[in-house]
Amino acid sequence: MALDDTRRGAARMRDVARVAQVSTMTVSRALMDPGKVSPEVRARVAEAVAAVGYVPNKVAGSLSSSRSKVIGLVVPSIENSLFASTIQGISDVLRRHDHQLMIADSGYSAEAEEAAIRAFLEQRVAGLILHDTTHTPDAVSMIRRSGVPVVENGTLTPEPLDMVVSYSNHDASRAMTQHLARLGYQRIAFVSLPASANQRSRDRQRGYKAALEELGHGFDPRLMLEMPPGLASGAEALLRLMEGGGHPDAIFFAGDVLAMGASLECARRGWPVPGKVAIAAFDNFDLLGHLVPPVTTLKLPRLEIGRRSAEVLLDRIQGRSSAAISVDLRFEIIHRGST
Amino acid sequence: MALDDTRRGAARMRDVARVAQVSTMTVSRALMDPGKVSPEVRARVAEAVAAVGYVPNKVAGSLSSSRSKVIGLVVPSIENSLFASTIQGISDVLRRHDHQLMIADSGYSAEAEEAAIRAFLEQRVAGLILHDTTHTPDAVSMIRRSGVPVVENGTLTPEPLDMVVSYSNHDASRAMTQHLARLGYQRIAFVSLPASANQRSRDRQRGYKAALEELGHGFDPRLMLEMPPGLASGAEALLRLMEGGGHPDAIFFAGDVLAMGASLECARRGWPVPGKVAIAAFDNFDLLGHLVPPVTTLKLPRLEIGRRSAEVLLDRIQGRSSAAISVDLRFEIIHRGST
DNA sequence: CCTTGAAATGATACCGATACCATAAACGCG
DNA sequence: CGCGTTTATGGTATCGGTATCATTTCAAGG
Repeated sequence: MALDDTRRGAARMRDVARVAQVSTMTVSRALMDPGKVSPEVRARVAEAVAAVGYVPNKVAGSLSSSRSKVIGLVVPSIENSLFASTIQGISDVLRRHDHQLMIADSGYSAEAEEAAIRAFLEQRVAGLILHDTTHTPDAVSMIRRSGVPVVENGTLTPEPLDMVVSYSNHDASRAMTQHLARLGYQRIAFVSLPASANQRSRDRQRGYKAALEELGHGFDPRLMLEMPPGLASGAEALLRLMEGGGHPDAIFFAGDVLAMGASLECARRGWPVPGKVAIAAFDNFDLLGHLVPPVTTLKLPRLEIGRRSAEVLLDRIQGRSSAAISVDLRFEIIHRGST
Repeated sequence: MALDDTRRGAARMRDVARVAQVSTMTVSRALMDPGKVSPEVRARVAEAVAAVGYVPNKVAGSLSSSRSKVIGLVVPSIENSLFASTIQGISDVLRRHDHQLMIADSGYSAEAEEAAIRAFLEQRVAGLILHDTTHTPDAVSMIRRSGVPVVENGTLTPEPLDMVVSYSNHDASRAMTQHLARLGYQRIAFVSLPASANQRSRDRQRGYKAALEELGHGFDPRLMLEMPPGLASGAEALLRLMEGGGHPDAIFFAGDVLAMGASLECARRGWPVPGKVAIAAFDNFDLLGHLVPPVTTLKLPRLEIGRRSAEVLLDRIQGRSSAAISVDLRFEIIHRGST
């Protein structure tokens, strides 16, 4: 196909160059680094761009420069609103820095995560953000070989791939357990998501046990439960604990919307909270503050995790840092009527 | 840089070709269309791929083939869990078809949407999914010129850019209003998000008014309110309506978590629902079914919108369809104790 | 006035794949 | 057995930009 004004399809830089009567290099400079081009030419190029409706082809640009402005993110679930704040934080920072975000969800499976990582590396992303901290060996070696910078988010893992931005699930869980003890509760039950395939849940369980030990409370297995996520699940956990032999006076629900389900179940049954049993939650959903009574919970830096992850990643990509840093963000306890 | 085994960085197809002792074309075929390559060669290539740790470069592939497997999605807000189900639906279908998802959020601004669309077109996405249905003129002309297929999601708009997959906000709103009337409520109030910049809210308001008219109920401006999103906002709307002169016996909250906020406020004040006032909601958050009393609401096909959007887009991209179709998905009313 | 160097611009190779066409070998069949 | 056809493979141009180096121009300095 020869140089031809009537060519169908998107205008190329060549077309802009012809209209502006300069070379493509000059067009490229005018767009990428306007300071390197004289004001008159810059204006001619701008005019030509508008005239032909030029939309730069970043695919060609990335190939040529072997640079990319795309970041890949893998979360366990897109639908789970817990991750939404983090994604929003990432998105905000990336937009400000003119980068794009690709998202995949792993459905909590390391194999699906590996597939997503592979797809991202095939797209030659400039960086990766992974919520999970456990990966398949193949995923790890692919990432290592690619040399792409990575941020992990899920928990402060002792053996990170590269960079970590998170809070300590262990410390948060321990802090809440201690808080409940300080309030005078003696038999503190603990409900989490299944720990088998999930480092976050394991860390939270460890934090709970660490607190009990420091407090001199013995560990009673009747007071510890693992439940699948969901509101109904929280209600069921409540009933099982109250009807089991453990006689808890407080229950710490360390995951998902379990605490909400339990609180609503108490409301349905007319059980006074904390009169019959105190309830504490892990994640700071707005709703928890509006329930009757409002629920004591942890305030976790979800949005901040997203922001900082994007920031440290961009710092690395843009050569402003090279360290395999680990950022430990803070959590707070929000004390409310339920405890 | 000459052909050199010790070259740093990712292996290229050329390296695989050398190790497998075939041409790059054969490697390309072995990976893209294995049937076209003899079994022995296919095996040699597979071995070579593993040996050099080859990760195909889709950037180069896209440039060369002028095809891309990336879909761009623009939502008003990533954090808002309403959109999360739709995103999940899109993601599920794309993953099954080996496509990638790029996400941007517009923060409810048409200008930011335009910027996101431009960025996606620069990345030469294969298709676009836009939640909003109102766009800047520049955005529209860019999309038109690019020839990229588009799906709009927000509402069944009468003048779509291309394809639409949604439900009728107007009909859903009318149906719920009629439902409340059928239950015997006489003074049905309506609360929505601000309609000024939002076609969805406008459609819902129109549906409410249409129902009133069909029912022969007069329209009382004291019974209609616009509120910003949020739980607190729902509570405030409730109080304003109950203390205003309109004396509603039912309130239909047509947006976000307003109904939840109102329901929780009733619980806090000990107001019986529906004894003092009935409450109906628009979106089917699970929580609504767990409140006391559980809240009547619409069941909207959020996940299905995502799935179908991705499907019709892929159909078009892969040449299985060419029509500018409009898919009208169904909603249902979930009748519960609050009305 | 000539030298030196910075600033502005262009020519050309190249990024890493795929498209297209050519070629060689294997195959089918009257 | 000969010839057309299919199957397997390779050579080379090309996708649309950017990197690199060369060239030109012009101002400043000795």
